[in-house]
Amino acid sequence: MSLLKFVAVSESSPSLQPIDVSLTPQERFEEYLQTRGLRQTSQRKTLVDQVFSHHDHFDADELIDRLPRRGDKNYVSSATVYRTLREFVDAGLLKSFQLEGRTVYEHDYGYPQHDHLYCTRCRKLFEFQSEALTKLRDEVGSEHGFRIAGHRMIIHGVCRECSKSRRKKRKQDLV
Amino acid sequence: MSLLKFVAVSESSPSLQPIDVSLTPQERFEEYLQTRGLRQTSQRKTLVDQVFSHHDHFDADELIDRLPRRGDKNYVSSATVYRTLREFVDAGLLKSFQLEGRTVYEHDYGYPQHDHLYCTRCRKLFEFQSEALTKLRDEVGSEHGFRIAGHRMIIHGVCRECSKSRRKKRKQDLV
DNA sequence: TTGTATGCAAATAATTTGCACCAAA
DNA sequence: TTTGGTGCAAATTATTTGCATACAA
Repeated sequence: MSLLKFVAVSESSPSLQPIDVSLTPQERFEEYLQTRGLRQTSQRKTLVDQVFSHHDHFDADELIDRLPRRGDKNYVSSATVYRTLREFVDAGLLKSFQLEGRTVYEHDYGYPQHDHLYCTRCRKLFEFQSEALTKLRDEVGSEHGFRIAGHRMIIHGVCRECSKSRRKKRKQDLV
Repeated sequence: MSLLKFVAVSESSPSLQPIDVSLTPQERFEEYLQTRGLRQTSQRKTLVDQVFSHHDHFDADELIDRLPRRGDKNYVSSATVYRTLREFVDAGLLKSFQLEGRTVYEHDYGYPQHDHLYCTRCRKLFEFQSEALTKLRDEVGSEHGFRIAGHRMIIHGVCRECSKSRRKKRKQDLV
């Protein structure tokens, strides 16, 4: 079994380096299903393929928008989308978290641990890695006698691009 | 105007030290209402009093449970509870964040900036302060050209108490 | 065959909103 | 008086669930 790199293509800002993994997400999910006596269905295939076709953050609604419509080939009902997203999380393929009320999903399998910067203007999520943060988290945890399972850190603010366009807009407003 | 300490009583674990503030939350809210031409009503009074009667984390439902029932004196409809909680956040009295789907509120006015440890077993939130975390956040932000507005960090794990009782339970299970 | 998976529609759950009536200022 | 506030019930939104049917193993 060859070690292959699962390439997560990111159309927007360059994200973090993918991790070498021995299975594609598709293969990993098949493995997950088999070990639990669950079935491989066309719907699950459609969803794995769509979700791992590119690297970004999304919610259930956005995913449904990208899938074939009712009546079209490979249509998947939204009930199944919700059910399958939960399976992806259970299988360790995806992580989910809450942001402004909505449930956001992102790749976990084949992707390094990281945290987020959230631009409240354009609502984009940016990723960053910080060993210092993890270390700090571990220290805080042991100070409080916590057995740590993980953490979630989101920095809120306005991104570089939005700061620029805001400045531009202001100048224009004066004209 | 005397400088007074708004004492946030915590029944459970000792929390952080309250900050000296010149107005009580009640007074602060009155000020907020007046500067916007909004009115002081019995419902708003009931809610400020209840919310700041002790220091803890709560959601809308828990707050409603602690208030008088329909038909009783000082009853407040849940629509008004939701509307007022949003005002408290706008007024800077409360902060809110999402945790496992629910919207959690906590004191902000008269209370220092802090982050949370969340025990996934007993579902309690513990608070901690870390200057290093804020510093790290600022560094990450400026590296990415972010104008930072704030952050939210939650460490997930199992607290000391729950780790103990888990051990106990296991021993008992063997009897 | 046999039990899991799916689609559909109904059920939930947490909020929000429209509107007639109430009440601060 | 005048305009914002409240309660109630209906509307929303996101998600889950019951159930009859379809299909993978």
